[in-house]
Amino acid sequence: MINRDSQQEQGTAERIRDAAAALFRENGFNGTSMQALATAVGVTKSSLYHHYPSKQALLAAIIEVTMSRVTPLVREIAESDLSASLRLHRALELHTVESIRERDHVACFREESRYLSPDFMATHRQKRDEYEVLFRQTVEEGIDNGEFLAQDPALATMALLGMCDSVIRRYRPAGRHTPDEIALAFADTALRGLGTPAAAGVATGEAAR
Amino acid sequence: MINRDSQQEQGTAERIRDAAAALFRENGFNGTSMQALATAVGVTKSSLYHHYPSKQALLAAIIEVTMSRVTPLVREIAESDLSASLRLHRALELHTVESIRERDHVACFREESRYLSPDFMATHRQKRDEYEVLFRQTVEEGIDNGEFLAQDPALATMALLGMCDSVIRRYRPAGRHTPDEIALAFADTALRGLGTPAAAGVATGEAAR
DNA sequence: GTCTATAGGCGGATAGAC
DNA sequence: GTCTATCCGCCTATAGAC
Repeated sequence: MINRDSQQEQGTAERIRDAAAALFRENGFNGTSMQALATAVGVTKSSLYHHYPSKQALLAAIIEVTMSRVTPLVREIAESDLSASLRLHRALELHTVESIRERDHVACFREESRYLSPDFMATHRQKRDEYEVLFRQTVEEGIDNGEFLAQDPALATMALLGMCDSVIRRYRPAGRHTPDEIALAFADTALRGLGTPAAAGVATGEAAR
Repeated sequence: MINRDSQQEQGTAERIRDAAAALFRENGFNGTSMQALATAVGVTKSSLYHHYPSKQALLAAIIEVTMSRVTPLVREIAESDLSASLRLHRALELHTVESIRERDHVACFREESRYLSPDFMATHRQKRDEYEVLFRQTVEEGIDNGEFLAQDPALATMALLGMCDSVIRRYRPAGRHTPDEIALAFADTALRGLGTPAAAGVATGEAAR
């Protein structure tokens, strides 16, 4: 689980994407100029346009790459044979830990995607909905089979994802907790938040380990 | 509690602020030009500079006005004599309902404040911390007196505020729920998320009414 | 695949008349 | 308090040499 061994030999397109993600997160999409990006990468502005046809396409690529990596991982959990509580707990834990570790890219997804032009936006919205429905379905299942309290599943899913997404801005590397600890605490809080009609300590992180 | 009767006779400075808040939320601070704002208000660019010395100062004013209105309301709840559970529940409910009703202004506070220049930012950070500490202290108190499970109060507060803040982007006026319903559901979820060592249904929204 | 040079427009902000 | 006119810099993007 070491962070990408192949970083030593990273293509220019990838280096541009990573630098752009960091700058977009830090200064916003509209607050980042192609000149500033070029300087950060160590090339000229023109070179950027050799790898990406436009600033918009670059943002779309950043979002697409991370979505394509994480969605299958969440899908595998969501479609496994575990209880809804356990699946949701693990999916939220994964979601949160990825949001911290890859927060530059995830910030582009959650905060900067709104600046995509209509054509890029259409594709993005579709993938985003595919991703979020994995969580919502699990919540619905848990409500239907009595693992969670009766409640609006859309509203509950919105609340839980919103909670976990907040780490993008609120997490500080200098803080007292590791990403894994934070993800566990958030997933525990989320599961408790859904409520368990049977008061047994079902599927808290501690019970699951 | 009707929404500002005096809206009929609103000064130009206020009209500029409201239009700017809406545009900043929709297109971002850096995605909104002073020309676009002037057009929206129905004046020329130059007139804007008669009321606000810079675009930065305008953003700072938008944030300041809403903060100054909501903070005392939360403070009153946080410093009341109720149990920590009830105080937190009511404070989160207020926070959430205001985030929905005044989402243009709150979005400027939560999402666009990062574009403030250092001097404006210093003031902003101070007021933001004063606001959030009201929630954190209540969480701490509830943990200390056994109303909530033992946990890191900073982390828990971050999670709950992050959850409630998500309505800024995820709330849709066309949805099935009123702002009050959403705020109640979120506050209930938040309180459950903190956990109650004594399993009694303490301070859920239903119990509190 | 990277560079220099430049197009062409829009950005925030100001001067000064009325 | 609102206007017209304007400054000047930076923006995305392109042309074309090496």
